[in-house]
Amino acid sequence: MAGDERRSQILQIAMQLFSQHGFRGTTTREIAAAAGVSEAMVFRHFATKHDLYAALLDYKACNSEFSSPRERLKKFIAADDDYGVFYNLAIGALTYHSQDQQFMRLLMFSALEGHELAEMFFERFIVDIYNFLGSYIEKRQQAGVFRQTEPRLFVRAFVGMLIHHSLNNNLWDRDRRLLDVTNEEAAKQFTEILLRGIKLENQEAESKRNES
Amino acid sequence: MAGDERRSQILQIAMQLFSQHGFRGTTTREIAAAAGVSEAMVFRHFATKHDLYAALLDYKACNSEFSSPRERLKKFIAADDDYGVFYNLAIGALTYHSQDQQFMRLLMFSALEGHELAEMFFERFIVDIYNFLGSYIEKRQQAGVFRQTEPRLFVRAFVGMLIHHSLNNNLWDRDRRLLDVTNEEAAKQFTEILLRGIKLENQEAESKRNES
DNA sequence: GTCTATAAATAGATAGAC
DNA sequence: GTCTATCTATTTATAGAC
Repeated sequence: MAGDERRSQILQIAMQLFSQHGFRGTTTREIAAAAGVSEAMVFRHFATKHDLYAALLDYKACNSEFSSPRERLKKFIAADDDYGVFYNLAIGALTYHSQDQQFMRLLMFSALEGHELAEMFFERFIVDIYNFLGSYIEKRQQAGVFRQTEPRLFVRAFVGMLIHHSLNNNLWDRDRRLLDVTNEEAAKQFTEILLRGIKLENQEAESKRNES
Repeated sequence: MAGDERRSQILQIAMQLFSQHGFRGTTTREIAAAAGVSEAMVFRHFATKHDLYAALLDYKACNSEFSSPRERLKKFIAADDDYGVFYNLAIGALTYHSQDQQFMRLLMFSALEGHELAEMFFERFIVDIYNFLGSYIEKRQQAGVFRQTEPRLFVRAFVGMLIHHSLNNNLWDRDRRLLDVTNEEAAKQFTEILLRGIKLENQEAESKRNES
């Protein structure tokens, strides 16, 4: 097998094992065995176990289909389409989590074990989501549509529903004993809850309009 | 030091290290060193490393101040005090998570590493919460106060806000860069969002009453 | 590019003296 | 109850032949 080919094969295998057992819980021996090569081959491509892990995190961080939802939501934001913004954020996240369950485990392990992926991911995606979703909410508050409360608390609430739902589906409740719904249904209901939860009620909105 | 005393001292130290680095990431040597004794002492009290971990999980599961909120919420449930039910669930959970951050890490590691604590905890607490909160919601739906949707989706949404908020505060965003609010404020706002989100609006409730 | 063999360090666990 | 010393298996990593 050619060098690059083997390298990426080892990377794939390592990805699977690391995501399953964490860094400390995975041995280079297991990786080599699973890849069908000797340990020497693994160390030929990656000088140390840590280098292999770093390469893997880097790969995931770059090639991950989990891109910032900023672009995808642009048109809904421009149109002040509240449902569009939150529903599409939700369905995008839930779908991605379902498709790449490895990534979530990798990220959780990484966060617990204190590796850099967690921080990198946090910087690149989470901070961004809080920023742009937070400012959308702020805009809608100024338009008198959403209630006046720390916008980031609304973001926290919504992201919480999404992450926790995926964490349940992919980690604790894989057989869906607690709750068994499609991602579409979950996204729809979570969006519904959030929007009803943060919108001014009709009377409130009216009296607010009368004030000004 | 007396036998029992030493035993529980080792247990405490082990708790801290396991919660920080997981099972695989903690060595018996480190535990012994941190406890100020030889490894032989550790193995005198706990036959194997796994036994030590099991003892620790058992201890946490039994002596944990994280009790089922069922009792605590009884009176609010009986009084149909929606705000009381959800706010007190929230503040109880958030407070506990803040006080015992070890436990959350231990639980996350345990879930990822596939140890039994995760499952035990799941069985004893989570299933219970879904059951009793789910049936309260169902009761309130029948009373025409909450919207008709899978009650457990509402539970998922609310528990999601709580867990995710604590996970942020204790794991990813310890310096509160994304969001810095007190537990009381968070509990209040999450409750507000959920209740506004799942209650029938006034008009809806009225037309519903007219139907019957 | 790939392997076998092996080095060097570290892991979990035990023996036996005090 | 505690320690030192030690055993055995495993782990990361390397050397060198093909």
